[in-house]
This record gives sequence, structure tokens and C-alpha cells, in this order.
Amino acid sequence: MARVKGKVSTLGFALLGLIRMQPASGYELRRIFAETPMAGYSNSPGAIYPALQNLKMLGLVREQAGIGRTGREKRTLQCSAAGTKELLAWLRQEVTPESLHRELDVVLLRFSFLDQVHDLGWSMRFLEQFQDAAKHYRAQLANSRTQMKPYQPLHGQLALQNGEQILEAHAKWANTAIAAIQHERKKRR
Amino acid sequence: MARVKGKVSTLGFALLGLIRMQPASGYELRRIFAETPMAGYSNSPGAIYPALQNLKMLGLVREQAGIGRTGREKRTLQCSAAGTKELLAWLRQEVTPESLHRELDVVLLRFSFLDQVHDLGWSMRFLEQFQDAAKHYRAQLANSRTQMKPYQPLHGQLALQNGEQILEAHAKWANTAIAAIQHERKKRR
DNA sequence: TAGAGCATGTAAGGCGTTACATGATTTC
DNA sequence: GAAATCATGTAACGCCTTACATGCTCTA
Repeated sequence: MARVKGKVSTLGFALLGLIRMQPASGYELRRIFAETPMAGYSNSPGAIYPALQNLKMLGLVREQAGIGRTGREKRTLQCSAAGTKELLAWLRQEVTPESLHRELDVVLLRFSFLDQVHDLGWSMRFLEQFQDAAKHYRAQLANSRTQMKPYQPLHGQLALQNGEQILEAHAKWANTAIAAIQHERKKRR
Repeated sequence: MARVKGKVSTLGFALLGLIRMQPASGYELRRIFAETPMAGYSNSPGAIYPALQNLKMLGLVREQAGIGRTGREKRTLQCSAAGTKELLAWLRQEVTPESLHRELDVVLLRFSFLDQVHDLGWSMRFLEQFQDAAKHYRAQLANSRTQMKPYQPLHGQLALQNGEQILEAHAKWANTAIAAIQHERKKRR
């Protein structure tokens, strides 16, 4: 039986975002997770159906009963007004160095749904925050590496360097993304 | 009460690797997680102490009772022969595109402990596998991006590009790491 | 003498994983 | 007629999170 939970998990937001882009059934959502590179979210029914039930209980999605092309029931889910509100609030969270450190994947998931905010100005703000956070965090790593350079074993040092280079790549990506957004902005005017 | 578990979790291996580098108490290990950039592992006692108890029960670490500099007990943990064997087997796992996709952090954690294998040849093998996997996975992402280019929303495309650029950065890092390992190799001869 | 740091834990709860259950239809 | 695909779930289990419990010593 489904339990009542007060909060929406990351998987819940991932589902909500997809549903809002395009109403879908649980099975269709599973296929999206299985077939696209959508982060690392599992396509296991044991994760998805409970998460969907939770969204339903919280009133964030509505269910449209129907029949699939096999005789069996097929329930299409749609995002409600409350769901939209919840999703947008989640999307508009600030990007901090902390969030990059402990939930980079979630931050990137939020970015990939940012179309839905319908405000390219917000996308720019997001990317600037993202870049700042990446640079900030990178500086921290570089600092801790040079500090304990003589004491650290070789592989540990190289692993830290990996972190620095990856953060640098994120910062660079932010530049290309900013350019793409600005280009899109001009087109829309 | 501690339950008996058959397997060692990732956190368990992280602890085991640290203990083998340098015997330590639970508290010291917590501080390492809290103060160094060691992946994203939590420093919460509710995670660490149960994991340590599990390592003890599996016979992978031994406990040396003693007294800390406050009058209170301080239990220093040491890696046993069985622990070493288990750790090395874990370290020597193959690096596949799959593992990069769903547990990159774990792969990098394994790399950072690779000093303990005492075989730079193995480090080279690891890095070559890592680079192959990164390139392979990157090609996959690039492929899926160009395939659905016209249908995908802007932010989704940019998020995919992020994945590609990050994987490219990982491949580049592997080159610098390979150079560093080769340099170290010459020194040791 | 109050608070920060040392030191080790337990309890409740949440969420994901793997595996199983069920049953219809389309495809080989 | 067997296997893959459509379609929705439950059960057991594992592991992490947050919060709480305990008690000592050093420092301001």
C-alpha cells in the first residue's frame, strides 16, 4: 500500500517535470528513463510507481484513466496547477557551491527542465550562478591540493586534479550554454 | 543493534581503504570525510559506525582498544589480511562504460586508493580502461543528441552537451594522469 | 561555567534496489 | 505456441539521513 509522504523526492521532481512537458503513463516514463541518458535515474517500477502515487496524493498530478492498445488499463498523468507551482519553485532554487558538491546531478536535472520557466533571463541567472559555484568550488579543491601536496599519495592527488579539471569543464560549458541562450534570446525578439 | 550483513557497501570500502592507509578510529574517519573533499561521503555517525561494525563482523578490520586524550575510550581500527584481500579485489575491478554511467564517483574513489595495489602497471591499465569508457560513453551521448536534435528542447540539448564535455574532460584528465604515472615509474626504476 | 571538541553510538524514517506477481496482446 | 512488449504494481531488504543520547576534557 502507498504511504503518505509529505515531500517530493528528486525522482518525484524528475517525473513531474517530464509529465509537465508531456502527459504520460507510468510505463512511458519508465521507458524514458531506460532509453534516454536522463541522469542516472532508475527505470525500476518499484521506484517509479510509488513516486507517482505520492505525486497523486499530494495533488500535483491528475490521472486520466483510459485503455492502452492492449486491453489493459492505461493511466495518463497530467500536471496540476499545484504541481506546476511546486515544480517551478524547485526549478528556481539557487545554485550554490554546496549544491554542486553534493547534488550536481540534481542541479543539472533542474537545468534540463528550465525551458518550462519560460524566462531566458532566469536561465542566464542560473548559468551565472552555476559558473560562479563551479569556479568557487574549484578554487577550494586547488587550494586543498596544494596545501597537502607533499603528504598526499600520488593517486589521491591525481583524483583531486580530476575534480579540478571537471569543475573547470563545467565552468567552460556554462560559457557555451550562455552563448546559446543569448542566441536564442535574439531569435525570439 | 548491529545486524549481520553479507556485503560491504561503498562507504564500507571507503572506510576500509582509509584504514588500510592509516589505522584510525571512527571519529578520525568522520573528520576525514568532513574536512577533505573525499567524494561526497557523509560524516554522519549514523552511517559510519554501523558500516564499521559491519567491517568488524566480517573480519575485515581489527579493533585495538585504547584511550583517547580525553579519558574516554578510543578504538583504533586496523585492516586485517582478509580486509586487504577484499579491498584489493574491489580496487582491481574493471572500468566499464556502464560503471562510468552509474557510479563514476565510486570509480574515482577506487582510483584514489590505487596506491595500495603497489603496481603502477595496474594504474596504467585502469586509466586506459577509464579513458576508453569515457570516450565510448561520450560517443553514445553525442549520438543520441544529434539524433533527436530537432525534437529536443533547448535546455535538454545543452544538458546533454554538458555530459559530452564532461566526459571529454575525463578523457583528457586520463592523459595527464597517465603521464604522471609514467613519470613516477621512471623515478622508481 | 558555558561551550567547543573528543568519542561512540541508537532510533525512526525515507527512498531506492532487486525480485516477484499478474495478465493481455502482438510478433516470430 | 513461445517470447517480447505493454502495463501496473507489491514485498523484502539495504543503506543513508536526521536527530537524539551520553559523557568526558579543555579553553575562553
